[in-house]
Amino acid sequence: MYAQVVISHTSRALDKILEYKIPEGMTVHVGDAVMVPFGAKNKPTQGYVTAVTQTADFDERRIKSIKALSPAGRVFDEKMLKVILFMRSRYLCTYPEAVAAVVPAGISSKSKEWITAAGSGPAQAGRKKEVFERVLASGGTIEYQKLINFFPWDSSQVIRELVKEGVLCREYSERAPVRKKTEKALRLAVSRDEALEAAEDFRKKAPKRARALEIMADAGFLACGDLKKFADCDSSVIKALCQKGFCEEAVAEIERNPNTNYVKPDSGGPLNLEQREAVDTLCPYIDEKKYETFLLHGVTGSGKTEVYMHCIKRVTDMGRKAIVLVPEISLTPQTVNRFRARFGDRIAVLHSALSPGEKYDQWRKIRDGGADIVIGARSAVFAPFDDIGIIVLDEEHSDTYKSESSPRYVTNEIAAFRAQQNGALLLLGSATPSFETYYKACSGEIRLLNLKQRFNMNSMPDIFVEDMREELASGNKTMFSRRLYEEISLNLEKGEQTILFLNRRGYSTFVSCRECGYVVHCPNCNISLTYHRHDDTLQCHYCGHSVKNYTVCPSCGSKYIRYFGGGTEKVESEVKRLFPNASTIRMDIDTTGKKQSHRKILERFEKEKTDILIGTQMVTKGLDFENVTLVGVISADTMLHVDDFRSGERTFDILEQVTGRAGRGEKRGRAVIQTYSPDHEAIIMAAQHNYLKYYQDEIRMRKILWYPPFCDIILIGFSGGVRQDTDDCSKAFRAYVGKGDFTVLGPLPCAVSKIKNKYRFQILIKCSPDKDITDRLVAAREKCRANLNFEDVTIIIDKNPVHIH
DNA sequence: AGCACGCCGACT
DNA sequence: GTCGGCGTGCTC
Repeated sequence: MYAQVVISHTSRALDKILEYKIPEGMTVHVGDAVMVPFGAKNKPTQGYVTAVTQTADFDERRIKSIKALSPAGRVFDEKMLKVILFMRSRYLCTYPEAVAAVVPAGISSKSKEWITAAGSGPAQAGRKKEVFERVLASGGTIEYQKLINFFPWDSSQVIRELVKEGVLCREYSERAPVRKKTEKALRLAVSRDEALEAAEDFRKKAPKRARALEIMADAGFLACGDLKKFADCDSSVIKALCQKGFCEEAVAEIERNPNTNYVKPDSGGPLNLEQREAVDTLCPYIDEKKYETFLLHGVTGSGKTEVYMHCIKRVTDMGRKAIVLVPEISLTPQTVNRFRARFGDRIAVLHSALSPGEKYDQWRKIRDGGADIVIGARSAVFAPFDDIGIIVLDEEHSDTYKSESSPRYVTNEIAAFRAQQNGALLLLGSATPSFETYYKACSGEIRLLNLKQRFNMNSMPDIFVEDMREELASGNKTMFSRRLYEEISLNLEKGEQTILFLNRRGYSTFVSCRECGYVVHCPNCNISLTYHRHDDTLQCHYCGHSVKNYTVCPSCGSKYIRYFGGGTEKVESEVKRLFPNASTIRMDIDTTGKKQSHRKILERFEKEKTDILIGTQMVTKGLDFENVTLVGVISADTMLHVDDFRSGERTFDILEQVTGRAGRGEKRGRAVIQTYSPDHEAIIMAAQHNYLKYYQDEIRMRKILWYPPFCDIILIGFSGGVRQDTDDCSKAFRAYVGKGDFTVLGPLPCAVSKIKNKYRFQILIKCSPDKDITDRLVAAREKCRANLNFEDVTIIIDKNPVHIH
């Protein structure tokens, strides 16, 4: 018997399925993780079985055998294998890349190679002797890579010969991948009553022991760490309890559960009429296990989540599984706790802030039947369930659902694929659906459900659009319009809270010299640096490059270095200047860098009733604070004038989201939108909360200009260290693609033409959705790769890119 | 990617 | 002759 195996390998060149012999007595299934020898040195490598066959195509004499089953066990089933193959063909990635997307990170064991001295060593001086001496010098055993790196010349050949001569030995040691985690625990060794009695005896002389024993009597089994916390004691108390025979030490296998805090169960309130209707429409599809896609279009606060939860309940009652996908940013404890309150511990949570160990634990919990519901960001769409009843894609339009590294999958498509496989309901929810999705709903390809009322019956906030050109004309040089200034003052008086939104972090957008006009650029990227005041540095937001701020112009030596434009830091300092008594808190990547700090900021904002929260994109999603009655958008234009056909749609979406933060409680909310383009459709329509009208206008334009959903867009990106080669490669690719039923734009330099010292060019292809030009693209890519001049150039093919610049 | 093989120039 | 540098092609 033979197995077809995909190797866990990071090379684009190895896009192959390899065949291995299955040794006598070993049984393997599709999806099993196996250890196989690979390459000339038979390096132990993790692979994944994609098929088991009677015969092999590969040369019988050269075929190798599987070494062992990997402890990871079975990591995917036949259905998931189809997902893997679908991804490879649709997103043009390699087999290993496609497999890596569905298996948890850190599951593959990495092996290290070690070199050990065995014989007496070479007699005469020379390179062989040098290498041998080096091995002896490190105690007779050294890591292969360290040995190689020690010499400035290539020592691999010499090492090989020494191994052949038997002077050196090479072997691999497998470093275990992330494993189960255990911790010390205590088990009560006597009966509950005995323990309580003993606790009474301790009470006077040793109150800590008494308290600890009491807790143990109740718990029976508890992790030492927890006991220390609850009883406020240290390990001496634990030791004493064990010595006196009340407790004994034990080992607990702990799930690295990132959410261990207690939440009060909540069975949910009654549904309103609209929600009821939505649930009633959806249930028959769930009951009949029929694949169908619905778009749940509901304004912010209309209670979409409640509809999700009712459907999920229905699914889990049938014994089937549910996947809930949310944008990373809204995967806050608030959201997760709402689900935990309803569904208890049968929930697994997957998101990027988890450590590999935590991810692995959650993944295992899902695979081994410990969870019915998965809630997570993009990659949770690969949750290893085998009987899915529903997949919910909340905030369906969010661009975080597009993977930005290979495989560049669109979560929506994977969700549809899996829903179809499982006979599951695919439920897309959004207040501002992407126009592509809404178009499908209008054309009947998917079904549409509306939630028009805000759940607590309060209305969307009043919106004021302020023309910043007028402000400037009437002498207002601050970044706040008179209206916004007054509204903030009013809120401060009333003790109500305000959120200020700006889509840019840092202090300034660029730094320039008034004398000579010099603008400070990043040395690695073709982009100007942003001034960050808190540490007085200039930073590049693309590569992270950071320099100490200049006091004189590096070009002409003038002192007149000035900052232009504003980011969140600037807004904060302006607020402090204009409203010296207001308390402020800032939320952007710079202040939320550490794990949990995102949550802490929001907790502080709520508990301490901070007057003003200043933030980027991350304040737009899911925040639900009763006392926030005012939202100010400092500049709505930053997203509007990006050269991307979706910029209007995105502006509308963000304005709708952020203004929706105001007036979630009893009090009516207000929102002030500041702009230099008050006549732009997206802004006018957002001010009226008129999604439908804006959609209709925009979709007409899309049709005329031939943009999605009327065509498919494929972006081909080129990046390389040599500008000329990269440019040539893009032109060659263009020539190879040739002519056909499609439009080719470019190649052109990208908007940011250099990032991290790589020059960037791109080609944009528009083609009919019913025409598939994948083969042409793959052929063109292969031809470019075959050309040695383009060795250094990376080519990325991205179908349905979210950003086209 | 990482490694082996093999071809070719420089030096013993 | 022989050492070592680099181009080429394969991994089952």
